[in-house]
Amino acid sequence: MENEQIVDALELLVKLWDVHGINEFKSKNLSFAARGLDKFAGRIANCDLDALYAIPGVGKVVVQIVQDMAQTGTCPDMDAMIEQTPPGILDILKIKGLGPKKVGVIWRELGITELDDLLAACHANQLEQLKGFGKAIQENVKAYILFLKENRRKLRLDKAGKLSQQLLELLAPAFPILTVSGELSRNCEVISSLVFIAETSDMFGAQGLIEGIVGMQTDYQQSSPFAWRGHLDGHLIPIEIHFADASQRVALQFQLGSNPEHLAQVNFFQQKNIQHEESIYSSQQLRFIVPEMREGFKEFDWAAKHQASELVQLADLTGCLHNHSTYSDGKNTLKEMAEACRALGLSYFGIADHSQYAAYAGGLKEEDIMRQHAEIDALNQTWTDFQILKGIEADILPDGSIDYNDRILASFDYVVASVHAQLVMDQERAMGRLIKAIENPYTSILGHPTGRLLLTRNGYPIDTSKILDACKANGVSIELNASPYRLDLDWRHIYEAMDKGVYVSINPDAHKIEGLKDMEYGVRVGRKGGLLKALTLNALPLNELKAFFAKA
DNA sequence: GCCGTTTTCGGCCCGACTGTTTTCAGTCG
Repeated sequence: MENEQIVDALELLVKLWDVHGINEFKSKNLSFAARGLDKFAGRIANCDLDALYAIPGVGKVVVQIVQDMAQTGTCPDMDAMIEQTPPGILDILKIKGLGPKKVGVIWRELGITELDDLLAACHANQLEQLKGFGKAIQENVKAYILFLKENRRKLRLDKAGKLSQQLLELLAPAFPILTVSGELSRNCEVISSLVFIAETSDMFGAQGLIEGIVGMQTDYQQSSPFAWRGHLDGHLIPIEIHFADASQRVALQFQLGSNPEHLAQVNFFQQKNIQHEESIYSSQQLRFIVPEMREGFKEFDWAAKHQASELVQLADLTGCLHNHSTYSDGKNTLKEMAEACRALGLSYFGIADHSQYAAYAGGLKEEDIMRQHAEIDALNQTWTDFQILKGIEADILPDGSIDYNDRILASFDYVVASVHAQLVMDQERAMGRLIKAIENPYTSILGHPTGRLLLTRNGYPIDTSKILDACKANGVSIELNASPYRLDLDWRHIYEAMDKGVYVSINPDAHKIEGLKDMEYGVRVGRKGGLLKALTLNALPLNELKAFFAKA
Protein backbone atom coordinates (compact mmCIF):
# COMPACT_ATOMS: atom_id res chain seq x y z
CA MET A 1 0.00 0.00 0.00
CA GLU A 2 1.12 3.55 -0.72
CA ASN A 3 1.38 6.22 1.99
CA GLU A 4 -1.87 7.91 1.06
CA GLN A 5 -3.86 4.68 1.25
CA ILE A 6 -2.27 3.76 4.57
CA VAL A 7 -3.13 7.14 6.04
CA ASP A 8 -6.69 6.95 4.68
CA ALA A 9 -7.09 3.50 6.22
CA LEU A 10 -5.79 4.73 9.57
CA GLU A 11 -8.20 7.65 9.52
CA LEU A 12 -11.05 5.26 8.78
CA LEU A 13 -9.96 3.06 11.66
CA VAL A 14 -10.01 6.11 13.94
CA LYS A 15 -13.55 6.91 12.88
CA LEU A 16 -14.71 3.35 13.38
CA TRP A 17 -13.14 3.21 16.83
CA ASP A 18 -14.95 6.45 17.65
CA VAL A 19 -18.28 5.12 16.34
CA HIS A 20 -17.84 2.11 18.59
CA GLY A 21 -16.77 4.28 21.50
CA ILE A 22 -13.42 2.55 21.87
CA ASN A 23 -10.88 4.25 24.18
CA GLU A 24 -11.04 7.86 23.10
CA PHE A 25 -7.36 8.51 23.71
CA LYS A 26 -6.26 5.44 21.84
CA SER A 27 -8.06 6.71 18.75
CA LYS A 28 -6.89 10.28 19.30
CA ASN A 29 -3.34 9.00 19.39
CA LEU A 30 -3.77 7.03 16.20
CA SER A 31 -5.24 10.11 14.56
CA PHE A 32 -2.22 12.12 15.73
CA ALA A 33 0.13 9.43 14.41
CA ALA A 34 -1.72 9.36 11.07
CA ARG A 35 -1.09 13.07 10.66
CA GLY A 36 2.59 12.49 11.24
CA LEU A 37 2.62 9.60 8.76
CA ASP A 38 0.80 11.77 6.24
CA LYS A 39 3.73 14.19 6.30
CA PHE A 40 6.31 11.42 6.11
CA ALA A 41 8.61 12.07 3.16
CA GLY A 42 9.66 8.51 2.28
CA ARG A 43 7.65 5.48 1.29
CA ILE A 44 6.20 4.04 4.50
CA ALA A 45 5.95 0.49 3.16
CA ASN A 46 9.70 0.08 2.85
CA CYS A 47 11.23 2.47 5.35
CA ASP A 48 13.14 1.25 8.38
CA LEU A 49 11.53 0.95 11.79
CA ASP A 50 13.57 3.69 13.42
CA ALA A 51 12.12 6.20 10.97
CA LEU A 52 8.61 5.13 11.91
CA TYR A 53 9.27 5.30 15.66
CA ALA A 54 10.62 8.82 15.18
CA ILE A 55 7.16 10.01 14.14
CA PRO A 56 5.28 11.44 17.14
CA GLY A 57 2.43 9.22 18.27
CA VAL A 58 3.95 6.12 16.70
CA GLY A 59 4.79 3.35 19.17
CA LYS A 60 4.84 -0.42 19.13
CA VAL A 61 1.13 -0.88 18.45
CA VAL A 62 0.93 1.73 15.71
CA VAL A 63 4.03 0.33 14.01
CA GLN A 64 2.39 -3.10 13.91
CA ILE A 65 -0.80 -1.62 12.47
CA VAL A 66 1.10 0.37 9.86
CA GLN A 67 3.26 -2.59 8.84
CA ASP A 68 0.22 -4.85 8.49
CA MET A 69 -1.54 -2.18 6.45
CA ALA A 70 1.44 -1.62 4.20
CA GLN A 71 1.89 -5.31 3.48
CA THR A 72 -1.63 -6.73 3.44
CA GLY A 73 -3.86 -3.67 3.01
CA THR A 74 -5.54 -4.32 6.33
CA CYS A 75 -4.81 -5.26 9.96
CA PRO A 76 -6.55 -7.27 12.68
CA ASP A 77 -8.04 -4.12 14.29
CA MET A 78 -9.46 -3.00 10.96
CA ASP A 79 -10.81 -6.47 10.16
CA ALA A 80 -12.55 -6.55 13.53
CA MET A 81 -14.08 -3.09 13.05
CA ILE A 82 -15.27 -3.82 9.53
CA GLU A 83 -16.83 -7.05 10.71
CA GLN A 84 -18.66 -5.30 13.55
CA THR A 85 -19.86 -2.37 11.44
CA PRO A 86 -22.66 -2.54 8.87
CA PRO A 87 -21.41 -1.10 5.55
CA GLY A 88 -24.15 1.54 5.51
CA ILE A 89 -22.53 3.18 8.55
CA LEU A 90 -19.60 4.12 6.32
CA ASP A 91 -22.00 6.03 4.07
CA ILE A 92 -23.60 7.76 7.05
CA LEU A 93 -20.13 8.84 8.22
CA LYS A 94 -19.77 10.85 5.01
CA ILE A 95 -22.53 13.24 6.04
CA LYS A 96 -21.06 16.65 6.86
CA GLY A 97 -21.95 17.68 10.37
CA LEU A 98 -22.29 14.11 11.61
CA GLY A 99 -19.13 12.94 13.27
CA PRO A 100 -18.45 9.45 14.56
CA LYS A 101 -19.98 10.16 17.97
CA LYS A 102 -23.31 11.22 16.53
CA VAL A 103 -23.29 8.36 14.03
CA GLY A 104 -22.76 6.01 16.97
CA VAL A 105 -25.78 7.51 18.74
CA ILE A 106 -27.95 7.17 15.63
CA TRP A 107 -26.94 3.53 15.25
CA ARG A 108 -27.40 2.58 18.91
CA GLU A 109 -30.52 4.60 19.69
CA LEU A 110 -32.45 4.20 16.43
CA GLY A 111 -30.86 1.02 15.08
CA ILE A 112 -30.24 2.82 11.79
CA THR A 113 -27.45 1.56 9.53
CA GLU A 114 -28.57 2.71 6.06
CA LEU A 115 -28.85 6.15 4.44
CA ASP A 116 -32.41 5.45 3.27
CA ASP A 117 -33.52 4.54 6.80
CA LEU A 118 -31.83 7.65 8.15
CA LEU A 119 -33.68 9.77 5.62
CA ALA A 120 -36.96 8.14 6.64
CA ALA A 121 -36.13 8.83 10.30
CA CYS A 122 -35.60 12.50 9.42
CA HIS A 123 -38.97 12.62 7.67
CA ALA A 124 -40.54 11.05 10.77
CA ASN A 125 -38.83 13.65 13.00
CA GLN A 126 -37.08 10.90 14.93
CA LEU A 127 -33.60 12.37 14.65
CA GLU A 128 -34.43 15.63 16.39
CA GLN A 129 -35.66 13.67 19.41
CA LEU A 130 -32.22 12.26 20.16
CA LYS A 131 -30.13 13.83 22.90
CA GLY A 132 -27.66 16.27 21.38
CA PHE A 133 -29.65 16.50 18.16
CA GLY A 134 -32.27 19.02 17.14
CA LYS A 135 -34.27 20.39 14.27
CA ALA A 136 -31.29 22.07 12.59
CA ILE A 137 -29.15 18.94 12.55
CA GLN A 138 -32.08 16.88 11.28
CA GLU A 139 -32.68 19.32 8.41
CA ASN A 140 -28.98 19.37 7.58
CA VAL A 141 -28.80 15.57 7.51
CA LYS A 142 -31.90 15.34 5.35
CA ALA A 143 -30.54 17.86 2.84
CA TYR A 144 -27.16 16.14 2.70
CA ILE A 145 -28.63 12.68 2.08
CA LEU A 146 -30.71 14.07 -0.78
CA PHE A 147 -27.53 15.73 -2.14
CA LEU A 148 -25.65 12.42 -1.90
CA LYS A 149 -28.45 10.45 -3.54
CA GLU A 150 -28.65 12.92 -6.39
CA ASN A 151 -24.91 12.69 -6.99
CA ARG A 152 -24.07 9.11 -6.22
CA ARG A 153 -23.87 8.03 -9.87
CA LYS A 154 -21.76 11.04 -10.88
CA LEU A 155 -17.99 11.35 -11.03
CA ARG A 156 -15.59 14.24 -10.94
CA LEU A 157 -13.77 14.96 -14.21
CA ASP A 158 -10.53 13.33 -13.04
CA LYS A 159 -12.14 10.11 -11.86
CA ALA A 160 -14.31 9.90 -14.96
CA GLY A 161 -11.24 10.36 -17.12
CA LYS A 162 -9.43 7.49 -15.42
CA LEU A 163 -12.44 5.18 -15.65
CA SER A 164 -12.90 6.13 -19.27
CA GLN A 165 -9.29 5.19 -19.98
CA GLN A 166 -9.87 1.85 -18.31
CA LEU A 167 -12.93 1.26 -20.50
CA LEU A 168 -11.10 2.25 -23.67
CA GLU A 169 -8.50 -0.42 -22.91
CA LEU A 170 -11.20 -2.96 -22.09
CA LEU A 171 -13.07 -2.30 -25.32
CA ALA A 172 -10.12 -1.80 -27.66
CA PRO A 173 -9.78 -5.46 -28.69
CA ALA A 174 -13.41 -5.53 -29.83
CA PHE A 175 -13.51 -2.03 -31.31
CA PRO A 176 -10.28 -0.69 -32.82
CA ILE A 177 -11.90 2.66 -33.59
CA LEU A 178 -13.38 3.95 -30.38
CA THR A 179 -13.78 7.56 -29.26
CA VAL A 180 -14.87 9.40 -26.13
CA SER A 181 -17.91 11.59 -26.47
CA GLY A 182 -20.55 13.06 -24.16
CA GLU A 183 -19.78 15.24 -21.16
CA LEU A 184 -16.23 14.00 -20.88
CA SER A 185 -15.40 15.22 -24.39
CA ARG A 186 -16.74 18.61 -23.27
CA ASN A 187 -14.51 18.65 -20.16
CA CYS A 188 -17.49 19.02 -17.83
CA GLU A 189 -16.36 19.35 -14.21
CA VAL A 190 -18.82 16.65 -13.15
CA ILE A 191 -19.71 13.70 -15.37
CA SER A 192 -23.09 11.95 -15.12
CA SER A 193 -22.57 9.34 -17.84
CA LEU A 194 -19.69 7.98 -19.92
CA VAL A 195 -20.41 8.04 -23.63
CA PHE A 196 -18.35 6.30 -26.32
CA ILE A 197 -18.69 5.84 -30.04
CA ALA A 198 -17.57 2.52 -31.49
CA GLU A 199 -17.11 2.24 -35.20
CA THR A 200 -18.49 -0.97 -36.61
CA SER A 201 -19.89 -2.28 -39.86
CA ASP A 202 -21.75 -4.99 -37.98
CA MET A 203 -24.38 -3.10 -36.00
CA PHE A 204 -26.18 -6.20 -34.83
CA GLY A 205 -23.12 -8.12 -33.76
CA ALA A 206 -21.65 -5.22 -31.76
CA GLN A 207 -23.96 -5.70 -28.78
CA GLY A 208 -22.80 -9.25 -28.25
CA LEU A 209 -19.12 -8.26 -28.32
CA ILE A 210 -19.66 -6.01 -25.31
CA GLU A 211 -21.77 -8.52 -23.45
CA GLY A 212 -18.83 -10.90 -23.73
CA ILE A 213 -16.46 -8.57 -21.85
CA VAL A 214 -16.01 -9.47 -18.19
CA GLY A 215 -17.44 -6.83 -15.87
CA MET A 216 -19.68 -5.12 -18.42
CA GLN A 217 -23.25 -5.36 -17.13
CA THR A 218 -25.89 -4.79 -19.78
CA ASP A 219 -29.03 -2.82 -19.04
CA TYR A 220 -31.31 -4.66 -21.49
CA GLN A 221 -34.21 -2.23 -21.12
CA GLN A 222 -32.08 0.75 -22.10
CA SER A 223 -29.99 -0.91 -24.78
CA SER A 224 -30.87 -1.06 -28.48
CA PRO A 225 -29.18 -2.30 -31.67
CA PHE A 226 -27.67 1.19 -32.02
CA ALA A 227 -26.37 1.60 -28.49
CA TRP A 228 -25.27 -0.57 -25.60
CA ARG A 229 -26.18 0.77 -22.19
CA GLY A 230 -25.14 -0.51 -18.80
CA HIS A 231 -22.38 -0.15 -16.25
CA LEU A 232 -19.05 -1.62 -15.23
CA ASP A 233 -18.88 -3.79 -12.12
CA GLY A 234 -17.99 -1.73 -9.12
CA HIS A 235 -19.03 1.58 -10.71
CA LEU A 236 -22.43 3.23 -10.55
CA ILE A 237 -21.98 5.70 -13.40
CA PRO A 238 -24.07 4.81 -16.48
CA ILE A 239 -22.12 3.92 -19.62
CA GLU A 240 -23.34 4.29 -23.20
CA ILE A 241 -21.56 2.83 -26.20
CA HIS A 242 -23.08 3.98 -29.48
CA PHE A 243 -22.41 2.15 -32.72
CA ALA A 244 -21.79 3.87 -36.01
CA ASP A 245 -20.42 2.92 -39.38
CA ALA A 246 -17.65 5.03 -40.82
CA SER A 247 -20.00 7.32 -42.73
CA GLN A 248 -22.03 8.28 -39.63
CA ARG A 249 -19.23 8.68 -37.15
CA VAL A 250 -18.48 12.40 -37.48
CA ALA A 251 -22.12 13.36 -37.18
CA LEU A 252 -22.74 11.07 -34.23
CA GLN A 253 -19.60 12.26 -32.45
CA PHE A 254 -20.81 15.84 -32.84
CA GLN A 255 -24.35 15.03 -31.76
CA LEU A 256 -23.44 13.07 -28.63
CA GLY A 257 -20.57 15.37 -27.74
CA SER A 258 -22.66 18.54 -27.81
CA ASN A 259 -25.25 19.86 -25.42
CA PRO A 260 -28.73 19.80 -27.10
CA GLU A 261 -28.81 23.59 -26.76
CA HIS A 262 -25.73 23.81 -28.92
CA LEU A 263 -27.20 21.42 -31.49
CA ALA A 264 -30.29 23.60 -31.72
CA GLN A 265 -28.22 26.71 -32.33
CA VAL A 266 -26.38 25.14 -35.27
CA ASN A 267 -29.58 23.61 -36.71
CA PHE A 268 -27.89 20.25 -36.43
CA PHE A 269 -30.94 18.15 -37.20
CA GLN A 270 -31.63 20.10 -40.38
CA GLN A 271 -28.16 19.36 -41.69
CA LYS A 272 -27.60 16.48 -44.12
CA ASN A 273 -24.50 14.52 -45.17
CA ILE A 274 -22.18 15.80 -42.47
CA GLN A 275 -18.59 14.94 -43.36
CA HIS A 276 -16.61 17.46 -41.28
CA GLU A 277 -17.36 19.34 -38.08
CA GLU A 278 -16.18 22.57 -39.71
CA SER A 279 -18.97 22.41 -42.28
CA ILE A 280 -21.61 22.20 -39.54
CA TYR A 281 -20.65 25.74 -38.57
CA SER A 282 -19.67 27.16 -41.94
CA SER A 283 -22.98 26.09 -43.48
CA GLN A 284 -24.69 28.31 -40.88
CA GLN A 285 -22.21 31.19 -41.33
CA LEU A 286 -20.92 30.53 -37.81
CA ARG A 287 -17.35 30.43 -36.48
CA PHE A 288 -16.01 27.01 -35.48
CA ILE A 289 -16.50 26.15 -31.79
CA VAL A 290 -14.05 23.79 -30.07
CA PRO A 291 -15.63 20.62 -28.62
CA GLU A 292 -15.25 21.57 -24.95
CA MET A 293 -17.30 24.75 -25.41
CA ARG A 294 -20.32 23.15 -27.07
CA GLU A 295 -22.81 23.82 -24.29
CA GLY A 296 -25.28 26.20 -25.91
CA PHE A 297 -24.33 28.63 -23.17
CA LYS A 298 -22.34 31.71 -24.24
CA GLU A 299 -19.97 30.23 -26.79
CA PHE A 300 -21.55 31.85 -29.85
CA ASP A 301 -21.32 35.34 -28.34
CA TRP A 302 -17.73 34.55 -27.43
CA ALA A 303 -16.96 33.32 -30.96
CA ALA A 304 -18.28 36.56 -32.41
CA LYS A 305 -15.44 38.34 -30.60
CA HIS A 306 -12.67 35.73 -30.45
CA GLN A 307 -10.91 32.99 -32.39
CA ALA A 308 -10.40 29.47 -31.02
CA SER A 309 -6.65 30.06 -31.36
CA GLU A 310 -6.87 32.69 -28.60
CA LEU A 311 -7.85 30.04 -26.02
CA VAL A 312 -5.23 29.24 -23.42
CA GLN A 313 -3.25 26.01 -23.81
CA LEU A 314 -1.18 24.09 -21.29
CA ALA A 315 2.00 25.06 -23.13
CA ASP A 316 1.14 28.75 -22.69
CA LEU A 317 1.57 28.63 -18.92
CA THR A 318 4.73 30.31 -17.71
CA GLY A 319 4.58 29.21 -14.08
CA CYS A 320 2.19 28.38 -11.28
CA LEU A 321 1.20 30.42 -8.31
CA HIS A 322 -0.74 28.58 -5.64
CA ASN A 323 1.18 25.71 -4.09
CA HIS A 324 1.99 24.35 -0.66
CA SER A 325 5.07 22.80 0.91
CA THR A 326 6.06 21.12 4.15
CA TYR A 327 6.17 24.61 5.69
CA SER A 328 2.38 24.17 6.03
CA ASP A 329 0.32 21.14 5.00
CA GLY A 330 2.16 20.12 1.82
CA LYS A 331 3.90 16.78 1.45
CA ASN A 332 7.03 17.88 -0.41
CA THR A 333 9.65 20.42 0.56
CA LEU A 334 9.84 23.84 -1.00
CA LYS A 335 12.93 22.81 -2.95
CA GLU A 336 11.33 19.58 -4.21
CA MET A 337 8.23 21.41 -5.34
CA ALA A 338 10.22 24.12 -7.07
CA GLU A 339 12.48 21.61 -8.84
CA ALA A 340 9.43 19.65 -10.00
CA CYS A 341 7.91 22.83 -11.35
CA ARG A 342 11.14 23.67 -13.15
CA ALA A 343 11.22 20.14 -14.59
CA LEU A 344 7.82 20.85 -16.13
CA GLY A 345 9.49 23.57 -18.16
CA LEU A 346 7.96 26.46 -16.24
CA SER A 347 9.96 29.55 -15.39
CA TYR A 348 8.72 30.36 -11.89
CA PHE A 349 7.20 28.64 -8.89
CA GLY A 350 4.94 30.58 -6.57
CA ILE A 351 4.81 29.22 -3.05
CA ALA A 352 1.59 30.10 -1.22
CA ASP A 353 1.52 28.15 2.01
CA HIS A 354 -1.28 28.61 4.52
CA SER A 355 -1.29 31.61 6.83
CA GLN A 356 -1.26 31.50 10.63
CA TYR A 357 -5.06 31.54 11.08
CA ALA A 358 -5.24 28.11 9.43
CA ALA A 359 -3.60 26.48 12.44
CA TYR A 360 -5.04 23.09 11.53
CA ALA A 361 -3.03 23.22 8.28
CA GLY A 362 0.16 24.32 9.99
CA GLY A 363 -0.26 27.93 8.90
CA LEU A 364 2.94 29.98 8.92
CA LYS A 365 3.86 32.11 11.92
CA GLU A 366 6.00 35.18 11.37
CA GLU A 367 9.23 33.34 12.17
CA ASP A 368 8.30 30.60 9.66
CA ILE A 369 7.84 33.25 6.99
CA MET A 370 11.28 34.71 7.70
CA ARG A 371 12.79 31.24 7.51
CA GLN A 372 10.97 30.48 4.25
CA HIS A 373 11.99 33.76 2.67
CA ALA A 374 15.62 33.15 3.60
CA GLU A 375 15.44 29.69 2.00
CA ILE A 376 13.86 31.16 -1.14
CA ASP A 377 16.58 33.82 -1.39
CA ALA A 378 19.21 31.10 -1.14
CA LEU A 379 17.53 28.81 -3.67
CA ASN A 380 17.05 31.66 -6.11
CA GLN A 381 20.81 32.08 -6.18
CA THR A 382 21.12 28.59 -7.66
CA TRP A 383 19.13 29.21 -10.85
CA THR A 384 19.46 31.63 -13.69
CA ASP A 385 16.48 30.36 -15.72
CA PHE A 386 14.02 29.92 -12.89
CA GLN A 387 12.86 31.52 -9.67
CA ILE A 388 10.61 31.06 -6.68
CA LEU A 389 8.11 33.81 -5.94
CA LYS A 390 7.23 34.60 -2.34
CA GLY A 391 3.50 34.18 -1.98
CA ILE A 392 1.10 33.25 0.78
CA GLU A 393 -2.40 31.85 0.84
CA ALA A 394 -3.70 34.20 3.48
CA ASP A 395 -7.00 33.45 5.15
CA ILE A 396 -9.85 35.85 4.67
CA LEU A 397 -10.93 36.20 8.30
CA PRO A 398 -14.61 36.16 9.27
CA ASP A 399 -14.71 39.98 9.17
CA GLY A 400 -13.14 40.12 5.69
CA SER A 401 -9.74 41.30 6.83
CA ILE A 402 -6.62 39.42 5.70
CA ASP A 403 -4.57 37.30 8.08
CA TYR A 404 -1.28 39.09 9.14
CA ASN A 405 -0.56 42.75 9.62
CA ASP A 406 0.46 45.10 6.80
CA ARG A 407 4.15 44.87 7.62
CA ILE A 408 4.14 41.09 7.08
CA LEU A 409 1.83 41.26 4.05
CA ALA A 410 4.23 43.75 2.45
CA SER A 411 7.02 41.15 2.62
CA PHE A 412 5.36 38.91 0.01
CA ASP A 413 5.55 39.19 -3.77
CA TYR A 414 1.84 38.40 -3.90
CA VAL A 415 -1.07 37.30 -1.73
CA VAL A 416 -3.71 34.69 -2.55
CA ALA A 417 -6.67 35.50 -0.31
CA SER A 418 -8.95 32.56 0.45
CA VAL A 419 -11.77 31.59 2.80
CA HIS A 420 -11.16 28.38 4.75
CA ALA A 421 -13.19 28.70 7.91
CA GLN A 422 -16.79 29.63 8.59
CA LEU A 423 -17.94 28.51 5.18
CA VAL A 424 -21.62 28.60 6.01
CA MET A 425 -22.70 32.11 5.10
CA ASP A 426 -25.64 33.72 3.38
CA GLN A 427 -24.87 35.71 0.24
CA GLU A 428 -24.88 39.06 1.98
CA ARG A 429 -22.31 37.99 4.53
CA ALA A 430 -20.18 36.15 1.95
CA MET A 431 -20.16 39.18 -0.35
CA GLY A 432 -19.26 41.59 2.43
CA ARG A 433 -16.38 39.36 3.40
CA LEU A 434 -15.05 38.77 -0.13
CA ILE A 435 -15.40 42.35 -1.35
CA LYS A 436 -13.50 43.62 1.67
CA ALA A 437 -10.76 41.09 0.99
CA ILE A 438 -10.56 42.05 -2.70
CA GLU A 439 -10.30 45.72 -1.75
CA ASN A 440 -7.36 45.02 0.54
CA PRO A 441 -4.37 46.57 -1.25
CA TYR A 442 -2.22 43.51 -0.56
CA THR A 443 -4.59 41.02 -2.21
CA SER A 444 -3.33 39.81 -5.61
CA ILE A 445 -5.54 36.78 -6.30
CA LEU A 446 -8.90 35.72 -4.89
CA GLY A 447 -8.50 32.00 -4.09
CA HIS A 448 -11.21 29.37 -4.75
CA PRO A 449 -14.01 31.96 -4.88
CA THR A 450 -16.91 29.84 -3.60
CA GLY A 451 -15.16 27.21 -1.50
CA ARG A 452 -17.05 24.43 -3.24
CA LEU A 453 -15.94 20.79 -3.25
CA LEU A 454 -17.48 19.06 -6.25
CA LEU A 455 -20.01 16.36 -5.35
CA THR A 456 -19.23 16.96 -1.69
CA ARG A 457 -20.20 20.45 -0.69
CA ASN A 458 -21.79 23.41 -2.41
CA GLY A 459 -19.88 26.64 -2.01
CA TYR A 460 -21.21 29.68 -0.23
CA PRO A 461 -23.47 31.81 -2.42
CA ILE A 462 -21.86 34.79 -4.16
CA ASP A 463 -22.84 37.37 -6.77
CA THR A 464 -20.07 36.57 -9.22
CA SER A 465 -20.70 39.64 -11.40
CA LYS A 466 -20.03 41.95 -8.48
CA ILE A 467 -16.98 39.94 -7.42
CA LEU A 468 -15.56 40.28 -10.95
CA ASP A 469 -16.27 44.02 -10.95
CA ALA A 470 -14.42 44.36 -7.66
CA CYS A 471 -11.49 42.30 -8.97
CA LYS A 472 -11.23 44.51 -12.03
CA ALA A 473 -11.46 47.72 -10.01
CA ASN A 474 -8.79 46.59 -7.54
CA GLY A 475 -6.29 44.93 -9.86
CA VAL A 476 -7.03 41.50 -8.41
CA SER A 477 -6.96 38.25 -10.38
CA ILE A 478 -9.54 35.54 -9.75
CA GLU A 479 -8.38 31.98 -9.24
CA LEU A 480 -9.50 29.07 -11.32
CA ASN A 481 -8.51 26.51 -8.73
CA ALA A 482 -7.40 23.63 -10.93
CA SER A 483 -7.76 20.90 -8.36
CA PRO A 484 -10.35 18.50 -9.80
CA TYR A 485 -11.96 18.54 -6.37
CA ARG A 486 -12.79 22.21 -6.80
CA LEU A 487 -12.51 23.70 -10.31
CA ASP A 488 -13.65 26.90 -8.69
CA LEU A 489 -14.18 29.60 -10.32
CA ASP A 490 -16.99 27.81 -12.15
CA TRP A 491 -16.30 27.88 -15.91
CA ARG A 492 -19.71 29.45 -16.56
CA HIS A 493 -18.40 32.70 -15.10
CA ILE A 494 -15.18 32.81 -17.11
CA TYR A 495 -16.99 34.31 -20.11
CA GLU A 496 -17.94 37.29 -17.98
CA ALA A 497 -14.43 37.56 -16.55
CA MET A 498 -13.15 37.76 -20.13
CA ASP A 499 -15.69 40.41 -21.05
CA LYS A 500 -14.70 42.46 -18.02
CA GLY A 501 -10.97 42.00 -18.61
CA VAL A 502 -10.35 40.20 -15.31
CA TYR A 503 -7.23 38.06 -15.21
CA VAL A 504 -7.86 34.42 -14.32
CA SER A 505 -5.08 32.49 -12.59
CA ILE A 506 -4.92 28.73 -13.21
CA ASN A 507 -3.71 27.51 -9.84
CA PRO A 508 -3.10 23.85 -9.05
CA ASP A 509 -3.26 24.33 -5.26
CA ALA A 510 -0.69 21.53 -5.23
CA HIS A 511 0.03 19.92 -1.88
CA LYS A 512 2.55 17.53 -3.42
CA ILE A 513 4.57 17.19 -6.61
CA GLU A 514 1.91 15.21 -8.49
CA GLY A 515 -0.59 17.96 -7.69
CA LEU A 516 1.21 20.30 -10.09
CA LYS A 517 -0.24 18.28 -12.96
CA ASP A 518 -3.73 19.39 -11.96
CA MET A 519 -3.05 22.54 -13.98
CA GLU A 520 -4.14 20.47 -16.95
CA TYR A 521 -7.67 20.28 -15.51
CA GLY A 522 -7.60 24.01 -15.02
CA VAL A 523 -6.67 24.55 -18.65
CA ARG A 524 -9.33 22.14 -19.90
CA VAL A 525 -12.12 23.68 -17.86
CA GLY A 526 -10.78 27.18 -18.47
CA ARG A 527 -11.00 26.67 -22.24
CA LYS A 528 -14.52 25.43 -21.73
CA GLY A 529 -15.40 28.83 -20.32
CA GLY A 530 -13.57 30.73 -23.07
CA LEU A 531 -10.40 31.50 -21.12
CA LEU A 532 -8.06 33.55 -23.30
CA LYS A 533 -4.32 33.20 -23.14
CA ALA A 534 -4.13 36.99 -22.98
CA LEU A 535 -6.14 37.07 -19.74
CA THR A 536 -4.55 34.07 -18.06
CA LEU A 537 -2.42 35.50 -15.27
CA ASN A 538 0.13 32.69 -15.19
CA ALA A 539 0.55 32.77 -18.95
CA LEU A 540 2.10 36.24 -18.64
CA PRO A 541 5.85 36.67 -18.94
CA LEU A 542 7.40 37.01 -15.50
CA ASN A 543 8.06 40.76 -15.77
CA GLU A 544 4.42 41.44 -16.67
CA LEU A 545 3.26 39.18 -13.86
CA LYS A 546 5.38 41.13 -11.39
CA ALA A 547 3.98 44.38 -12.72
CA PHE A 548 0.48 43.03 -12.14
CA PHE A 549 1.35 42.12 -8.56
CA ALA A 550 2.83 45.56 -8.03
CA LYS A 551 -0.52 46.96 -9.27
CA ALA A 552 1.57 49.21 -11.43
C1' DG B 1 -1.94 4.05 22.82
C1' DC B 2 1.84 7.25 23.51
C1' DC B 3 4.63 10.43 25.85
C1' DG B 4 7.46 12.54 29.17
C1' DT B 5 8.45 13.49 33.01
C1' DT B 6 7.01 17.03 38.62
C1' DT B 7 10.13 9.35 35.30
C1' DT B 8 5.80 4.12 35.41
C1' DC B 9 1.16 7.44 35.88
C1' DG B 10 -1.70 11.38 34.29
C1' DG B 11 -2.75 13.89 30.61
C1' DC B 12 -3.27 14.09 25.92
C1' DC B 13 -3.55 19.50 19.49
C1' DC B 14 -5.89 24.26 17.91
C1' DG B 15 -9.43 27.74 17.54
C1' DA B 16 -13.86 28.69 16.49
C1' DC B 17 -18.40 27.62 15.71
C1' DT B 18 -22.90 25.36 15.89
C1' DG B 19 -26.56 23.64 17.96
C1' DT B 20 -27.41 22.07 21.70
C1' DT B 21 -27.55 23.38 26.03
C1' DT B 22 -27.71 26.66 30.27
C1' DT B 23 -21.83 25.43 30.29
C1' DC B 24 -20.48 22.26 26.65
C1' DA B 25 -19.83 18.22 23.34
C1' DG B 26 -19.07 17.41 18.76
C1' DT B 27 -17.48 18.86 14.45
C1' DC B 28 -14.73 21.18 11.11
C1' DG B 29 -11.01 23.16 8.61
